[in-house]
Amino acid sequence: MLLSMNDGERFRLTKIERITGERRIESLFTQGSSFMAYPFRVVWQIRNERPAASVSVLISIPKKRLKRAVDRNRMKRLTREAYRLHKQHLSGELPAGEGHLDVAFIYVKDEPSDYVTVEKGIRKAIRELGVTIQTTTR
RNA sequence: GCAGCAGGUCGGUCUGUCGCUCCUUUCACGCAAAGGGGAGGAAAGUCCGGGCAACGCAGAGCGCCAUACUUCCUAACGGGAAGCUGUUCGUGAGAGCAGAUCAGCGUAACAGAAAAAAACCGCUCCCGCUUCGGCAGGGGUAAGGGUGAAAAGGCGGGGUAAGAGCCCACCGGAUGCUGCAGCAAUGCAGUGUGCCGUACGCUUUAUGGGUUGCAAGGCCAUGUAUAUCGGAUAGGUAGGGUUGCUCGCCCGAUGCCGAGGGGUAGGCCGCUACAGGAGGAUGGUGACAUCCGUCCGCAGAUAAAUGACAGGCACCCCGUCUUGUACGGGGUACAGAACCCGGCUUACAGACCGGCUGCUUUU
RNA sequence: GGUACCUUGGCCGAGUGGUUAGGCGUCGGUCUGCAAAACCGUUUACGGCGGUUCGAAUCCGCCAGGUACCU
Repeated sequence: MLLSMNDGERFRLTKIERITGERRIESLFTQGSSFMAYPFRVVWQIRNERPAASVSVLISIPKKRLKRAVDRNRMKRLTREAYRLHKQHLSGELPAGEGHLDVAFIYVKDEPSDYVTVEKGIRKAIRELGVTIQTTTR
């Protein structure tokens, strides 16, 4: 997996690929579709305007489920790391040229998990998201 | 050696690969490259105190909140240091709590005669009656009346009709004066006053407190309100402002016409360099202060960076045996900055430092 | 990030230092052929840990959980 470095698609994840702004988040949660990929709930939406990145992501760890800031920070970092290492599978599924994808990963477990669990959840989520987009866009 | 008391310090580290964010430099200006910085002792709770910012502020009275032994430290504090007195706990090292007040007021369930004032039972005197057992009336008492968390300082003597600090000796406390020690709280000595229950609250005295908090507040572009100003309209009225109230003071109407340009979402500033840290010297019992031809530059994110994976080292625990510089397995806390500081409180695996106490052993 | 407040049985809710009201509900009984209604009885509480006090749901600290506002 480490040898895909040289084809231009590196495992990076910068600020541009994150969803910011109240209106955009509001639109995602009110009009987007969702499914479960334990320990995550995935919310996604295809938008018509085209910002810098083709896929934007939002990771949410609810304070209601994890009381301590340390746990929330760690789960967010693990989730981000897993997404960073697997996101190129998702951009391959996207129909080129038209619109872009907003995705939110919401942690729904009541206690922190280890990296293996998070990675499994993210891989499952990305696989399922790819299949769903393929079927809806045709 | 074991158990403990109070205080202080630290709280993993190295390598590789892949990342995140900020700053600087370079360039072919981008999702680039290079170099450098990147969580804590509590960053936490938001319990105090300040800085900073905006708004407010003629004056007077009342109210509200906080603090309360002494001296000192400090920018300030409800914090800290050193000490004083009492009390509770502990064998002890020590720890917790309390400590303005001359005067006044309230409360103290149940029990108990009574919760501080009197009354009641009882004791006792006088007078009258008497069936000589007592009874009625008028006084004097607080020694006894065993309950309670708490009962009118304790004990002995004198005194008396009976009694009582009513008087006296001794003891315990309170308080005034004098002397000595101390900056002081206070201590010691002498002397005067018979002044003598406890707890809590109200009250009172002194000191401090304007309100709101960086989501404060300012700017930009987009955009356009019942802010505000002027005109006509009329009564200094309704009402509003003035920290919670009162006085006082100030402003002052819907609707119409014209001018005018607020907030939300977005971006930028505020935003990280100062009561700064390390080291040394001097002064001080100490908190701390002063000084330096000294060294360091030490997070600034904004749907919110400071991470992930792999391997080693260090420390601890368990197991195995070939008892070792072995092998295998497991563990390494509490916890994540959001304007910044000083404290307090709470959470915390483990390690270290010197001091003190009790018990025990040896000499 | 900041500010204000709340916590009493299964639920609602009173209680300003002296044995925690009341209502709804649960369960049992009376009544009834059986049930409902009615009546009688019964069960279950002061968020946790300390302190002050003779005595704390109440007063004072610390902690936990929850709510609202700046939005």
